Amino acid sequence: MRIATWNVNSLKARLDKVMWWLDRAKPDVLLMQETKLADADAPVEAFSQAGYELAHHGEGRWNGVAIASRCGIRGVISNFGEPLRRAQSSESGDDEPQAEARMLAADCVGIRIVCIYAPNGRAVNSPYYEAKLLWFDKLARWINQTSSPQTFCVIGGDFNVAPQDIDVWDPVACHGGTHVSDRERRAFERIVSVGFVDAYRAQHPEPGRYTWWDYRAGNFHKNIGMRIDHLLVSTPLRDRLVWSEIDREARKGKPLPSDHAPLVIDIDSPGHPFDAGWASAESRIAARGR
DNA sequence: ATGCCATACGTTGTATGA
Repeated sequence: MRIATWNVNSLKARLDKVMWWLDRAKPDVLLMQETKLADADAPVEAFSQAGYELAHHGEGRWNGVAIASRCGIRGVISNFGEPLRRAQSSESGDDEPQAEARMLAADCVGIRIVCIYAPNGRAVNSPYYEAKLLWFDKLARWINQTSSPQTFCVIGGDFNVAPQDIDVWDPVACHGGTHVSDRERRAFERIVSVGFVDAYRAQHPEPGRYTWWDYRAGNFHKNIGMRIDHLLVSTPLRDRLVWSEIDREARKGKPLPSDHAPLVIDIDSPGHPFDAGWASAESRIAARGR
């Protein structure tokens, strides 16, 4: 079984690219973030043509999460099971993330899939940063309440946290910014410590592997990036994890790419014949980056 | 080489991203 996550940076703008990638990677389940669509505008038909059911949770202009599955979608829950409500006040920003479409869960062939798009945080110690940490508290509580360590569960998406220094291009340059602060890293580890494994890191100990690169200044081709998108697998799935990769090809070329690349894991068996090609391409990139 | 920002909303600019 192949599960992938991808911050698509607008599913409307990226639809052709996403369709291309579904054919390329053939994931059984794809978690998407930043669809930037209202539910009424979700491209259900395009996914159906490609053989996928689509569950979408969005507000419109910002955020938005979705799960596409070609092996069924049941038990869909959005926004931690609460109604999506607008914030009472946007003065502080503190309560904004609770009103934003950042969480969607569904059952796909016996695996609980949780798709998340964590708040950005903007600047350390800003109200948005505090709100980001509160959002992680909410996620941790929800995970604790709704799953046990023995369930088959994958929590994936854009966490907007680089868990360790090896997950950023330059820890010194990043120091003091969001995504790398101690409190954000503790929030990430708290989720993991419930009984999950960072699937990519479990397969790849090496530094220099990222899922996001700024559009500006040629950062992608200089490999100036961060590993902030993750797939966390529950303990019962850990030993069934056979392969994981970040598909840099999807960050290139035309039509215009997202600033994030898809992250892929295979459970039980490797997915597709061209996996060997991915592996060799990644080896060349890693060699050049060091 | 994969190349110097892109998205939505809206209108000649603003908010957001990480």
